[in-house]
Amino acid sequence: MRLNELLVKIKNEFKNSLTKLGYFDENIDIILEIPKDKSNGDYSSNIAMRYAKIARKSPLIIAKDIVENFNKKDLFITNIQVANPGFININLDKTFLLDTVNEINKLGNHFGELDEGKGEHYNIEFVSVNPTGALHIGHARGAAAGDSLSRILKKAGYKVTKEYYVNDAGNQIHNLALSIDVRYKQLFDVDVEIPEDGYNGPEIIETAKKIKEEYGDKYLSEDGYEFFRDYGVNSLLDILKKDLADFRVEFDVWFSERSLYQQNLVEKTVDYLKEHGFTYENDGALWMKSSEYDDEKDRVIIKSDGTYTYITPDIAYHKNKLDRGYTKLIDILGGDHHGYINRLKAAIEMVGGKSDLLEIEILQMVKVLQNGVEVKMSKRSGKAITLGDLVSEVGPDPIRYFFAARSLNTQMDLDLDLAIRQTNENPVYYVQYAHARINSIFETAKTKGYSLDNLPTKFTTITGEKSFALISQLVIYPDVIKNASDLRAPHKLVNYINSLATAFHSFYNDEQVVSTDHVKTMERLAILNATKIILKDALSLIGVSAPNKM
RNA sequence: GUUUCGGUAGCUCAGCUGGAUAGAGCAACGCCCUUCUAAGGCGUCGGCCGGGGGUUCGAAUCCCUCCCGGAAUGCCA
Repeated sequence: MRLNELLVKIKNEFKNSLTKLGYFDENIDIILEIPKDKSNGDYSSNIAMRYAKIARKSPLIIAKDIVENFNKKDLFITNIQVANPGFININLDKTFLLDTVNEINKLGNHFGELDEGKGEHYNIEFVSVNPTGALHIGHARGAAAGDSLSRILKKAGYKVTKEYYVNDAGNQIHNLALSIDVRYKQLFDVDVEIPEDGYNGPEIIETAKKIKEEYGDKYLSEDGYEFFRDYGVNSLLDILKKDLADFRVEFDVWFSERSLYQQNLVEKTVDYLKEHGFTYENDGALWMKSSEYDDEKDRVIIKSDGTYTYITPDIAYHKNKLDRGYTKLIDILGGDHHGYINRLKAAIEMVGGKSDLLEIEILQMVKVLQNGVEVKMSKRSGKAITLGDLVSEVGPDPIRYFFAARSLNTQMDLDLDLAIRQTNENPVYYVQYAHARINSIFETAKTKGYSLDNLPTKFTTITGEKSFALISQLVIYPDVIKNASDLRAPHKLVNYINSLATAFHSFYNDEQVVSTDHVKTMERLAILNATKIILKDALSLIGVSAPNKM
C-alpha cells in the first residue's frame, strides 16, 4: 500500500470517528499535515479545533473524543495523541515509509509522475524576445521560469507545448534592417550613423560582417532593405536559439508574427472584431471596446496612419493559439507588461474565448548588481550583459538554479560577482555535491565488491533518526510536484531539493554506509539509490545537471 | 492619482490555500576529517514578520487603513 492510500484511510477513520460522535460535517475538510517539529508526530490534524464551534465544546475535549473513537486497526499507526490546544498527532510505523524506497528504486525517474492533466494540453509562451539582439540576463529569468514550469507541468501529467513568439514584423524589425544597413556601409567606410531607434549591439556588427563576407559590396549599389531585414532576423534568431539551447531551454514551436500576415489572420481578426461590434472609429483610428471587459480603457488597434498597434497581431496570435485547441494558454511576461494583462484578456473574450483560458504569469524585474552597483540592461545601447557570456563563463547550472530559487513575483537582486563565484557561497553546488557524494559512495561500494543490481526490498537495520528524516523527504516528492505545478511555482521544487540535500548530508555524517556488514550496507545503498534518483530528477526539472563528480 | 509587485535575521530570500517555540543560504564565531568527497556536518549569535486597527480558539499568513520601495499607466514594442 502506498502512503497516499494510507493517508486517505486515516482520514476516513477520522470521518468515522466524527460520525460516531455526531459532529461530521462534509464542508469541513479533514486535513493531515506534516508538522514542522517532528516531536509533534509524523502527521497532525487540526480537525478538533475546526469543529469547536459546531460542537460547542473545547477543542481539547473534542480531540479526546475523536481519539477515543478512533480505530487504529490496519492503519500502521504506532501512536495517536492529543496536544494543546487541540491538535491530534499521529506517528506512523516507520517501516511503512521504507516501502517508498522500494517504489522509487523500481520506478526510477518515473517516480513522482502524476496524472493531473488528463485531457489537458497547455501552451506555454515565454521569452518571445524580439530578434534584434542577444538575450541579456533580464531575459534569462523568463527563460528559466518558463522552461522549469513546463518541465514541472509535464511531470505532473500535463501535455505541454513550449512556444516562442517571434516578432519578425513591425517597427523593431524595420529598425533592425536599418541598423544592419548602417553597420554594413560602415564596413566600407561610408559615413553613416545608427539611427536613433537603432540597435547598437555587437551582434549587429557581426551580422553585417557576415553579409560582407558572403556578398561583398553588392548592397552598396542596390537597395538591401529587405535582404538586410530577412538576413538579420534569421541570423539573430540563430543566436537566440543557440544561447537558449546552451541555457538548456528548447522550444517546440517558433511562431512567426509575419506568418500571421501571410495568412491574413491579422486582417481577419480585425474584421471579426468589427463585425461583432467590438470596435469603433475615433480620431481617425480604430478602437476596440476593451473597457467593456475589465480593461481600464479602450485600445487603439489600427492607428490613424493605418498601421496596427502592437496588440493587434498579438490578438490574432492568441486567437490562433485558441484555434489550435489548447485547453490553457500560459504567457510568461516581464514585469513591465502587467498593464497588458487586462487588455489581452479582454481581447481573448472578444474573439470567443473565456478569459480564464489565458493565464498570465508576471515576472518581476531583476536588478543586476556588479561590484555592488546596479547595471542597467538595454538592448538598444548594446551595453547589456548577455546570457551567452554568462553561461560560457560559469555554465548554465548556477544561473538556472538561482532564477528557479525565487518565486516569480518577487523583485530580485542578482549579484553577478556571486553568481560567477564557484564556491560554497553559491547554493547550487550544495545540492549538486550531495549527488556527487552519493555517487562517490557507490564507487567505493563497488570496489569493495558490492553491486547495486540486487538492492534489498526488506529492511531490518534502518533505525537511525537521520535515515528516517531522509526517507520522509523522499516520500513527499510527489506532493511537491503537485504543489509546484498547481501554484506555477518552480521555486517550491528548489526549496525541496535543498531540504533533500540537507537530509542527505546530515545522514552522511551520521552513518557509515559501506562497511563489512553486508546487510547493513545493502540496505543503506538502497536508500541512497532512491535519494540519488530523486535528486537527479528534481534537478532536471529546473534544468540543472546532477554531476557524478565534483 | 490609478493599477500592480514587494517590505520577514547584517545580506539574498523561503514561509502567505490561517496552526504548535518564525526558517534556509551567505556573512560572524566555536567545535568535527588515521574511516564512503570538509563545495560537508553539529552548534552559537542574530527578528516590534514596515506601522496601526479588525476577524479568529489561534494571524507573518485573511480584511481595512496608513507609510516606504520597484514597475506599469502610449495611436512604443
